[in-house]
Amino acid sequence: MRDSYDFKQIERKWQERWLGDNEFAASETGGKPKYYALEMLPYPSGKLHMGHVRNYSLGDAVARYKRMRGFNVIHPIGWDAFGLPAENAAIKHGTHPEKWTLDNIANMKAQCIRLGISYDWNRETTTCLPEYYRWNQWFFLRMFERGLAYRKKGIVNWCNVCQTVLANEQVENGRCWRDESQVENRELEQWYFRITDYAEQLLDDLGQLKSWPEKVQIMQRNWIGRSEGARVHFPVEGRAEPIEIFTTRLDTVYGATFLVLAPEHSRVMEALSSHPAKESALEEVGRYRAQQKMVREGAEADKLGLFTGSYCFNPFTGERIPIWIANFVLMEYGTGAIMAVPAHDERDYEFAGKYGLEIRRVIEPVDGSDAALPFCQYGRLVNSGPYSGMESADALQKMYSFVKEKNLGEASVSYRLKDWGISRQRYWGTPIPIVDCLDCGAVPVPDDQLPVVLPRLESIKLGGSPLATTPEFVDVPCPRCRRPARRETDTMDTFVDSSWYFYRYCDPANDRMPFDAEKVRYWFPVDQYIGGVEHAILHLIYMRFFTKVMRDLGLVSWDEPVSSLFTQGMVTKDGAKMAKSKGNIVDPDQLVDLFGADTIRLFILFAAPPEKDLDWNQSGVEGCFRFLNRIWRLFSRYHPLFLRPSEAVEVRSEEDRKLLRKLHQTLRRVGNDMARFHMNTAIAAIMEFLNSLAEYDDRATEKNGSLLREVFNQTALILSPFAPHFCEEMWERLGHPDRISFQTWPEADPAWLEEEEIEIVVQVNGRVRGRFLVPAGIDEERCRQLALQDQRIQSYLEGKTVRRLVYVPARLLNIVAA
RNA sequence: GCCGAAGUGGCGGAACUGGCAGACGCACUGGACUCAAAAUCCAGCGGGGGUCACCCCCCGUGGGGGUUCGACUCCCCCCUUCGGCACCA
Repeated sequence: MRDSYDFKQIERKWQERWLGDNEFAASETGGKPKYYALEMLPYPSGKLHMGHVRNYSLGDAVARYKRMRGFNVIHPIGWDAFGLPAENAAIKHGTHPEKWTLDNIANMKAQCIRLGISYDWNRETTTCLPEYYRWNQWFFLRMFERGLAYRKKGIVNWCNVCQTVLANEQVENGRCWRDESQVENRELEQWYFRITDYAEQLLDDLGQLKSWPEKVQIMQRNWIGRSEGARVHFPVEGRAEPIEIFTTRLDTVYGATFLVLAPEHSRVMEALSSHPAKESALEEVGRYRAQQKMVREGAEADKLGLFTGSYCFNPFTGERIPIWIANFVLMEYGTGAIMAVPAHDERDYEFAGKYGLEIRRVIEPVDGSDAALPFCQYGRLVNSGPYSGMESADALQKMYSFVKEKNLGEASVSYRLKDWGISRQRYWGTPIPIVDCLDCGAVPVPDDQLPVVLPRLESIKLGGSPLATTPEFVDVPCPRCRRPARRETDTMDTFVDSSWYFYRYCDPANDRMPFDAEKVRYWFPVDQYIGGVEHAILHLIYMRFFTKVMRDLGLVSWDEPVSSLFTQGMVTKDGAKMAKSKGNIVDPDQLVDLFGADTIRLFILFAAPPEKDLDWNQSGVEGCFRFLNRIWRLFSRYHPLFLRPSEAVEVRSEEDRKLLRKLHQTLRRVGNDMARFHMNTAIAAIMEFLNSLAEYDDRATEKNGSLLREVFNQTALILSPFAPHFCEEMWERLGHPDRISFQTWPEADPAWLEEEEIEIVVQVNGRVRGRFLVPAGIDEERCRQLALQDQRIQSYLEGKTVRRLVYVPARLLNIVAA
């Protein structure tokens, strides 16, 4: 690595200039079109990891490229600064979460600067500061006023490691998304955001997200889980109130031979009242309830149930059917009660088989074939009274009408999506701005008393909500009646913070409102959002929800905040996710020390297409380092030649011509690749160009200073989004007084794109049999003559007659012969 | 089980709408420079074969079929890997 360019000195120099002159500060002025480049804000865990470096290198390449394309670019960054790790670190090491967090931020900010990312640091936002989180509280109050924030008691996901509740989106396969420990269920009173009110819009507006990855849209669609069906009343024997069930297969109702309640259903007690062994039955139901969600909701879980002793009536057949309780019916979905049609539902079939319940076929395949039970597809109805003979789709419509007419229920839609539980029983988060008063109930803290500031605790203990044991925080007068009351001691899920931070970037210092509507109107929507796909159904759905609420509050005028989303792949080492526990962490600081930021950025963009996983490979990094050094060496060697005042590019030799043509071809390729987000091939094209330059260096007898100057000007320009320090330095040494960061992206000159001679491939029956160098403007006729006269081609045609000729201009001629 | 993505040299990966498969980089091999090494530069580098110097032929993009003058690319079936969801009525 001897004789390398002095990246340390160069990178420091340009970082100081960019920062000192605040060169990337954005403002709403100027006639240029705006461009909002955004990367997911990091959690300040202490150090940047390679995933961050990849995220920001990508985002910065986009920001710098767009700036050069004439856009007024905003490229902000901030810190997702509330959260458990800070609190856990505080418990472990006795520091305060705030100190821990702010120290980490300082460190990571320095790392970002060392990477040369072109952020507008004036807009830096830190979510754990009262200036930010007061607006979380403000949004909460607005939602509370509209019934979109509410408190209810229910079964929640409890993580024992985190010592707090988790939202559904934060539980993956029954495990905590953070620490992968088993999640338990507990019954707790919690605050929720009524995201289900927006289920339909969240689904419909996916249609507006044309530049979002298909994959993310599908994940969100599945998560929302819309199903069309009907709610139908089943009259209960000896009771006035019917039980309401939800079904998507009303066409199978004639085969409903029993009804099943979820163990948590409100009618369980009533139904069991006629049970001969009521006590033991209740115990059994209690066991179902106590089953951990993970176990109970797993598809392989045993289906357990019991007959209540009560009966209801199938509203279509009038038949008396038994009411059961079973663990496989979930209270949270639909109405918590189902009609069981064992012949046409796998779960009901299994259950009926186990408990000896009647299985009655009411659907046949349309082709009349004899399908085995359970038959779960649509088909033709049989044994279904007046509906027999109809096909499912038809029968469904008629049955919906019947149900509606007879006041037995109605067509209805159910969603898998549940309300967003935002309460967290921890300290390091936004206090929920509610005071509980014995007389007034849950009273919102008035706007003019915001923020409810998180008290500074001297020591934090694990277990129990830390704020609950802090009397000076808890004991407050009721804002309404002034009598002694208790402050809410839960804090908000940190996903609340990240649901709107990118609005705050547009107006980070506003102390009257979360942001100024005009400023946001100028910058929004986010043009390009870049981050990991792991937030597909977490942050990326919450954020969409928040925007819709903000729209309904009259704060913004659009449905969706982000027009284009890009999800980058992971950075792995030897194929495995980098993790401290695996000891395979690659440290960005060390790499920057060794090779400089430009090399690291270049490699991380070059080594794999951005959407795919990238396996870290040190020799690859060295390759990129070599690439920059090769440019530098040639540049330094040629420097005396092009120091002369700017002069028109002269083309003096065939070598000159070749090089200039390659240059323009490269400009075109890099431009196209950037537009397609293919940074890896853009960089490959520049490397290829360097090879042409080396060839020129080798072959050209006379080196043309005016041409080489042009070559380095353009190379610096197109390489600058990837290796900005390096290119600023070259640009300055090329004699330009201004920054390369704000130059115009070069366009290829069409006159130089065309080759004078092209190679035409000649195939015989689809196999390549010859190549000919021909003048670029050649026509089919000339080409045909040339090919058919060729001895080799003739040898392949011997004894055959030419049947057909396929000619692709400037590419190939295929002779079909037999 | 359902949904989705992807399978190309020793490795990471190219090939925009069907038209020269393997760009670019890594690793490796040989050569130049050097007392030597490193660095650098030049050249080679899918497999097999041929009166393998020049040159030429055959096979080859997970497997099998198909469409087409022509398929990594389009269609059907299968295999493998990864990701998401998973008793949601």
